[in-house]
Amino acid sequence: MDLDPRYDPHAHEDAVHQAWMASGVFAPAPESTAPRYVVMIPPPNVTGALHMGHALNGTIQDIVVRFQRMRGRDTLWLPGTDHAGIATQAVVEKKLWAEKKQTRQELGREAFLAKIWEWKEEHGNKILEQFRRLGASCDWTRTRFTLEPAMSRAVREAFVRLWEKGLIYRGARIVNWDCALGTAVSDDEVLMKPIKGHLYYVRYPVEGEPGRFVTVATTRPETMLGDTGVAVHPADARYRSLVGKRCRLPFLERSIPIVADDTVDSAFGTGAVKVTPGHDPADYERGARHGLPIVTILNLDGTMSREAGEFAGLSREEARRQVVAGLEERGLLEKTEPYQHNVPISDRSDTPVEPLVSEQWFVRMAPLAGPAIAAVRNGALELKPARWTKVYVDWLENVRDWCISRQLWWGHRIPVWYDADGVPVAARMDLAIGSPHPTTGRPIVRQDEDVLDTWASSWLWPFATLGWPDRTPDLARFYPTQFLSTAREILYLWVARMVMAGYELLDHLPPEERCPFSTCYVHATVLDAKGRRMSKSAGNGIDPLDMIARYGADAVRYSLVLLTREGQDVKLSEDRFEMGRRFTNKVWNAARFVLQNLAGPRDEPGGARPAAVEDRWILSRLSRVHAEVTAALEAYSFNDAAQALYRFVWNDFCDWYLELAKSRLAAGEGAGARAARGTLERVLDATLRLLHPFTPFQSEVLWKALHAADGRAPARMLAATSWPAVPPEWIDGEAEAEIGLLQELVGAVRGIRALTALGDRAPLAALVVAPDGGDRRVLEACGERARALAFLSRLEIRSAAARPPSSAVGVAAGLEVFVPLEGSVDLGALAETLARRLDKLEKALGGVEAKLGNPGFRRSAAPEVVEAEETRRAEMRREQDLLRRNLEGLR
RNA sequence: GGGCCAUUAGCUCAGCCCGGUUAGAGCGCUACGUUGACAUCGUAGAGGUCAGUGGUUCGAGUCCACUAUGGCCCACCA
Repeated sequence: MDLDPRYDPHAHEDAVHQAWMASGVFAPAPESTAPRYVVMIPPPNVTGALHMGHALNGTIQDIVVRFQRMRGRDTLWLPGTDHAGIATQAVVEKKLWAEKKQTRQELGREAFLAKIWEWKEEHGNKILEQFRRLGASCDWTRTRFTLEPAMSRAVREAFVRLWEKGLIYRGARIVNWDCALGTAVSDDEVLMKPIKGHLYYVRYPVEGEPGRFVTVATTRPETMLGDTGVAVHPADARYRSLVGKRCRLPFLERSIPIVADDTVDSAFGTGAVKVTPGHDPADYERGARHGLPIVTILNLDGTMSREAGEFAGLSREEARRQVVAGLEERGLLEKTEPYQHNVPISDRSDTPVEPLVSEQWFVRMAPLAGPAIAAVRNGALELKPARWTKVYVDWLENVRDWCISRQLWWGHRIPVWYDADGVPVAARMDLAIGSPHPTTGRPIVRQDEDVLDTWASSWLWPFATLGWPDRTPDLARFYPTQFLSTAREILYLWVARMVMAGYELLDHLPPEERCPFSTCYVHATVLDAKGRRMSKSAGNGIDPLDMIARYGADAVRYSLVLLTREGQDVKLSEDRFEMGRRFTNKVWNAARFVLQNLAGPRDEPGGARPAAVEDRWILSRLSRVHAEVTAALEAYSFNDAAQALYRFVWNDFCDWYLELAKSRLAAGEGAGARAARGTLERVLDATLRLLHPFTPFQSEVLWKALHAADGRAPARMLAATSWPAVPPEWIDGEAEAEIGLLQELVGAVRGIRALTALGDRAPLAALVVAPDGGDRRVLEACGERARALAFLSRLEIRSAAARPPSSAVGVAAGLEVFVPLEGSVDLGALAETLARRLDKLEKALGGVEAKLGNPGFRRSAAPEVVEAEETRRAEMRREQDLLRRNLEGLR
């Protein structure tokens, strides 16, 4: 198989993907009894398109899954999508309006839902397709959707169980009302955004005391129409005489009490606060404490209600203007000052939410939180990075009840039916209209119109996808899972709730097997080059599919992993992907070189370890990198693993080993060439396997090419191949020391040559002299490698007798390296450089001397550390001496 | 108001858990070389008071405290 000199990912990715699909390697083996490794994909919204966060998360999961699969685990990565109630309904509603100028109400519930399903069938697979292009090795035959019938059964079962335990209740509570979408949203779907507004000081006349006022400060004067009280702090001397009295609400002329409440901050505004229980969460609680009535002054579409009297029907903004004008007219507006405050904004519609009281369904969360907290305390669940544990526990310890009803159509309809008296009952199976109510016996008249929050299905994801509530073989085999990788913003919305659901609902399992995953990895947030969050609305996103088109999926994956530290945000710009592209190209060419040189007799890969030092060296390095990558992947330190591989492939294998092998390969048929070929094959084989979790497409192509060239290995997919076994015994300190010496010598000689600016014009020679005076030892140590050395640097190694009269001196590994100064050398520049080096060296030497002269150091430091420092000092002194002599010679 | 994270080369970031080589990498820049695996690659170089202050220690980029700056998360200041 001929390989192009430049890696072209697009020439291969599709074919590799097809081959994977055809082979079924991603599905767990039917009869496997190996320990399992299961990952549930965080289901992306069906309406979504792959963004960088997905790409990063997908890459991380795929690395883990491929690694575990290669290690022989019974591996399942289950994919799927989330029906995303609000988002999806909004998309189809918008489309309906754009195309037919119809609203969903005009179309009717049934027909509208049919439209959404139609849309889902047509567009809902897009994002999973994009995950495939990234190389995600999911078992696509098990793809799930949160609104499919099997999930509905699970959702119902969960609902009814919680209902039966009394954990679900309906109540009039203050909720976040999204006026744009016409539904309640949960606290976790609301963001606080600072908005520049005003603080209005409004006078309320005190009843029975003409001319006396109590002044309250508010940012939302229109809500005064819903006021049912005024509160002051009980210890506030200014108002003590007013507590218990009443004042008169302007416009509506309602009589409202003045109460004392210690949540009031005397230092803010006037120290008196209007209480609007119907439209402010804090006031709702204050109102409840003092028995104040709730007045709702808004309709569900955000306009003022009948309760607003003369302002009824106005928009909120217009009502504010008119209320302020009215107050001014009556002389009740004391003053207005500019004020910046936080306004709750719906994350779903990006419009301000209106806190208002409405009837919703809630789940009591406190009883569910306990086991979820215990899970991280007893080690059943580990969050990575660990600092998220505190965030997670804090949320659970202060968890508030979850508003689970949504006034939408697209979602799991709430399985509650009512009789004519409005007595609700939850049921696993639909109750027909007219059938008897299970508890009251009266006929059922209707089902609840609302649907459940999307998260009320996704919190069941880790087990509902496996068939729960049925005790299916899949559930027994794959639950609980091992790894969950997720974005931090859904730690509460999703992760914590899944843990709660696992402990609450999987009661057929012993408690220690209920936690839905044992490791939760919170991945980095992807930011743009300026450190801002990537978002569609800001237009600063980088489309991963564009990057895949330009650089290839493997390059995108590798770049992401190289850039991402655990839990540390990553700033991304397009040019960052160049790194991955260059690396994949380097791997490609290294493999290409190996394949071009594999023809001819070679040592068996399974045979004895080669004798030549460079072979032993690269196998030693391979053994180290194998251990490093394996340990890093086990610890989910993806970046460490990727870095280690990068350095090994580039700096060890390509820069040194391939160069050292060239001279032996050029020699043709001898033992050296045979050993070199055997080692090349061995190292490439293992390297491709180590790379596979990171760069699955390319490694698969090269693996196939290697085995075609090799002719004796079975044609197996790399994705189905085992993690390489590289024994730790291959680590060879002697070989590493010797090649290390060679590297230093070559580096030093080249360095001197570069700084003398001799270039290639003058024939060069280097002389190496050992500290004991003889050059023989070094030449012997380099042995055959002298040729390689010459090849690498076009240098000759001469014996001591041939020492040139005028030469520049350097030191490498304690050895003197002389480069004869023949030809035209800029001696001034050379002297300058040497002086600078000497200066730097002497500074460092001073540090070492000080350290060794320090009695505390000798007392406390480990003996080997002291010894190493002493060696270092000796080397530095020697170098100092040489540099001085050099300088003298030049002057 | 509470909490978390970051601050190291022109840029993007490692190193800190477990204190002890002359603080590293990639990109960019300079010089030289190679261009028969690599529209490249290699080698060398320039470039850093490790945000600041104080402390612990024989010794601090690394541990502790505080400060500054930037970012994020929670929270009922109207």
